[in-house]
Amino acid sequence: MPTGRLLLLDGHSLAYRAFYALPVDNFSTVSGQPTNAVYGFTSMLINCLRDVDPTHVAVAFDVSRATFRSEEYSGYKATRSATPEEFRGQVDLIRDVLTAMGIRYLEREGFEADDVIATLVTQAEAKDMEIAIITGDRDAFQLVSEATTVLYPRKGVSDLARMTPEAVVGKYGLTPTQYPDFAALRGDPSDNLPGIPGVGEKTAAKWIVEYGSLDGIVDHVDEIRGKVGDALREALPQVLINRRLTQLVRDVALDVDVEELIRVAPHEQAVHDVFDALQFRVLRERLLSALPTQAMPVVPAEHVDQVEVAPGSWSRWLDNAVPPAAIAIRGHWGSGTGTIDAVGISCPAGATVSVVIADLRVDDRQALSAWLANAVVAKSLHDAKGPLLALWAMGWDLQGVTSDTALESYLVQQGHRGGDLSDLTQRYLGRPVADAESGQLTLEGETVDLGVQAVAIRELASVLDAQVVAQGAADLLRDVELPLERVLARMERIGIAVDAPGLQALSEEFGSEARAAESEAFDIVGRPFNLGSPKQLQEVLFVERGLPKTKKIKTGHTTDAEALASLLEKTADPVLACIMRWRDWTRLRQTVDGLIPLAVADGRIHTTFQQTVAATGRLSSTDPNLQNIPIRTESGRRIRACFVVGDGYESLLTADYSQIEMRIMAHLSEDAGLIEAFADGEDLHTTMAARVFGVDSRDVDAELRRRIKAMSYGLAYGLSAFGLAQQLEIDPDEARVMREDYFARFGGVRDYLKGVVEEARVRGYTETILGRRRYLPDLVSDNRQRREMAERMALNAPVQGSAADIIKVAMLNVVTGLGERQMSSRLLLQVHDELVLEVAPGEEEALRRLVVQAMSGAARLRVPLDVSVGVGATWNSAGH
DNA sequence: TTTATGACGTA
DNA sequence: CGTACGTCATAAAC
Repeated sequence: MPTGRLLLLDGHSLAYRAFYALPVDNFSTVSGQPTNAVYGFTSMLINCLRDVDPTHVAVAFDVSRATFRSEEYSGYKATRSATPEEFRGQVDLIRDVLTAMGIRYLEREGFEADDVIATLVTQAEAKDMEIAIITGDRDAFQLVSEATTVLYPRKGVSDLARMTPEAVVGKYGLTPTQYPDFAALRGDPSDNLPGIPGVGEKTAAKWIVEYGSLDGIVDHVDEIRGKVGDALREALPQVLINRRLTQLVRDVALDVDVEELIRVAPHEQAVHDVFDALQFRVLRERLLSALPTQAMPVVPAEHVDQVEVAPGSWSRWLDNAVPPAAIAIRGHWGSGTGTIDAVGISCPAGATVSVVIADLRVDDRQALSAWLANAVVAKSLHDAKGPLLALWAMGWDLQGVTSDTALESYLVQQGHRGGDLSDLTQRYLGRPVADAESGQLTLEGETVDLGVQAVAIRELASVLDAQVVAQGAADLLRDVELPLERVLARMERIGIAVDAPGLQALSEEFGSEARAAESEAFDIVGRPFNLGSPKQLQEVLFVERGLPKTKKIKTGHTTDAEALASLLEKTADPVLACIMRWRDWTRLRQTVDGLIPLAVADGRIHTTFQQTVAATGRLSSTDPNLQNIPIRTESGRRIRACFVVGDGYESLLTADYSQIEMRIMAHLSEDAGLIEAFADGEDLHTTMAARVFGVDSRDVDAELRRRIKAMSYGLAYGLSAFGLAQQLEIDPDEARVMREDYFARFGGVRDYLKGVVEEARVRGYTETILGRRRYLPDLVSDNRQRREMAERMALNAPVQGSAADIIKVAMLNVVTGLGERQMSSRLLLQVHDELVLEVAPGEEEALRRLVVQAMSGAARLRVPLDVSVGVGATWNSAGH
C-alpha cells in the first residue's frame, strides 16, 4: 500500500512545450499579454490533478542557464536560442497560478528542474509513495521505477505517453537505469551534447544490451570493430562527459521535505483573481468543477498524538522540540493587562503538547517561560500580538516569532480581510481546525483543544510561508510586519494619558449645546422628533416643511451635511441650522463619551491597532479609534487637548510627513516637473499652480492654490473631471480644461496613472514600493461601475500603500533608535502620516533629531521626505 | 439579539 | 461620478 501519491511537474519544460504547441495569436489577454504557455501548462496541470489525484504535488523550475553542467562543459545547452520575448513573462504568470492553487514550486540555483525532481523522487520512494512526473525532458526516464512513472507529452498538451519500466523497455529495449548510458552514447542535440558519428539510437541501444552498460562498453571498447568502433573510440571522452551531464542529481539540498508538499484546496478567491486577470474562462470552469469533486479536504485530518510531559521534564522536552514550533495560546488581554491560561505546542516531527499554566510546577513554568523568551527558537503563531500582550502582563516574553499566520494570510491575500484561525484552516488546508480527536484540556469547566490548534497553525504556517515567499513578500514580512507587531503591542500596552475631568467637562458642555439646538428645532417644527433618525428627518424636511428634494439614496433622500447646507442656502429654513448644530454637538459628545469609560483603569487609553484589516496596508485603530479624533474645528481640537502627557514625562511630540502621498506620486511617476517642484522647497501647491498656469508663483492666489491642491489630491484617488467640477463648484468643461492643463504640464503623472491600471489589469494586482500587493479582480469586470471603482482603487493603492510601508519602516527606525540611544521616550500612536511620542525629561532635542532622521530616512525616494515636528503638553498643542 | 444603513470623524 | 478606515444611532429583520 503506497503511503501517498506525489505529482511532480517540470515547469519550464512543460511551459516550453505549451508555448510551441499553442498558437500565441489565440492565447493572449485583451491588453496583449501572451498567455499560451500559461494556458497550456495550467491545462496540463488540471488534467493531471484530476487523473492522478495526488496527495502531494509540486512544480520544479530551472533558475538560470548557469548550472553545474555548464560549469563542467561550457558547450552545455550553448546552442539553445535566446528565450523568445513572448515566453519570458509567462513563467511568472505560471507562478501566480500555482500560488493561487496552493501548489508549491521549487528551484535551486545551480541545478535544473530535473535534479530537483530526482531529489524529490528519491525522498518519496524512500517513503513508499507513488510518483508521477510530468516533463518534456527524456532524461527523466532514468527515474522510472515500479513506484515512479513519467508522463511525457507526445504532441501538444493533452496527449501524454505513460512511461513505466515496461514502456521504457518497450520503446528503447533498455531498462530505465540504462537510459543515461544510452543517452550519453546517442548525444542530445537540444542540449548541444554531440553524439558519435554514424551511431544513432539503434546502435547505441544494441551496444548497451550487448555489454550491459556504458562501463561494460568502455571495458570492451577495443572489441568493437569497423568505422563505428573507431568513431566510438574517438568520441569516448565526449561520451563520458555526456554521461556525467545526463545523470540527474538525486540529493539537491532543498529547503522542504516531500511531506510538506501536501496538496491543499485551491484558494478559490485567488483562483478567480488570477484567472480573471489571465482571462481564462473555460479553464477556471474546468478547475473549479473538476477539483472539488476529488476527495477534498485533501489535507487529511492529522491524528494528533499529544505527548504527556511529566512534571519536572518540561525543560528537557522543550530543549528537544524541533523548531519551528507552532504555539496556540488561550488567555485574555486588553487595556494594558492580561494573562494566559493554557498553551499548546506542536513541532514538525509531530510532537504535540498542551497544558494549563496553572497546573505547571514552578520549575516547569520557568522552563516554558525561558523557552518562549528565547529568540533562537523559531516559532509560529496566529495573531501573536494578543498573546504577546498577555505574556507581557504576566512578566513573560515571547521572542523568535518567524511566522504569524494572520500576518501571512493578510500579505498573501490583501483581497479579503484576514480571517480567524478556523477560516484560514478551512481556506488553506481544506479542513476544520478540530476534526481530529486529541487530548483535551479542561479549563473553567470548558474543554479547549490547544493541541489541535497548534497543529493547524503549524500546517498553515508551512503553506503560508511558501506563499509569502512565492509572492516576494518574505522581506516585507520579516523586516517590517513581524517586528512591527511587537512595536504595536508595546504602543497598545503603553496607551496615551487623558485628562479625564477635562473630557467630562466637555461632555457636559457639548451635551447642553446639543440639547439647546434640539429644543430650538422642536420649537420651529412644532413637535418633538428624533433628530438622529434620518427617516424622521426626511419626514419633517420634505413632507411637513415641503423643502426641495435632495439627492436620492436607497431609503429616500439624503439629509447629509452637504445637502442640508445647500437647502439652507436655497430656503433659509431656520430648522436646518438647528439640525446642523445638533449634529455637530452630538457628534462631538459621542466621541468624548466613547473615550471617558476607557480611561478609568489607569488614566490612559489603550487602543488596539489592527494590522491585518486595511486593503492598502495601512493600520487601523479600534476600541477606541484614535485615528479619527477631531482636528478641523475649534471644538474638536478641545478634545485633542484632553490627550495629554503622562506622569513622569515632559511633553508630547508629534511628527508628520508633509504631502507624503504627492511625494510618492512624484517618485512612482518619475515626473520631472513634480520632482523639481519638491526640490524647489517653496510651497508645493503654489509652485504647481504657477507651473500649470504658466505664471509667477507670486501671482498664485489662494483660490488658484486651492484648485491645484484639490486637483493633485483628487488624482491620487482617481478623480474624474465631473467629480473635480463638483468639488470645486465649477463648470464640468472648466474642470476638463483644468485637468488637461494639469496633465499637459505633468505628463509623467498621466502616463504613470495610465500604466498602473494597465499593469494591474494584466497582473491582477497592484504593488507598493515594498512589494505589498492588492488584488483587484474587478478590473476586468463586465460591470462598468465595478470596473471603474476597481480602477480608482488601483490608482490609489500603490500611493496610499507605499505611504503605509514608509511610515511602518519609520516606526521601526524610531523604536530601534530609541533603544540604541537608551532613551526613555516612547512611541504612543500612529495616525497614517503622523507619529505621536511621549518625551522623557531632557530628551526633547535628541528625540526631535532621532524622529526626523528615522522618518525621513525610512525610504529613499526621488524626492526628499519632509517631516515637521511639534511639541506640547497636549496632543493639540503639539500638533502645530 | 443581530444586521444594514446613513452619517461623519480622520489621513 | 475621489481612496482608506471605525463608530454611533436608528430601524429593520430575526
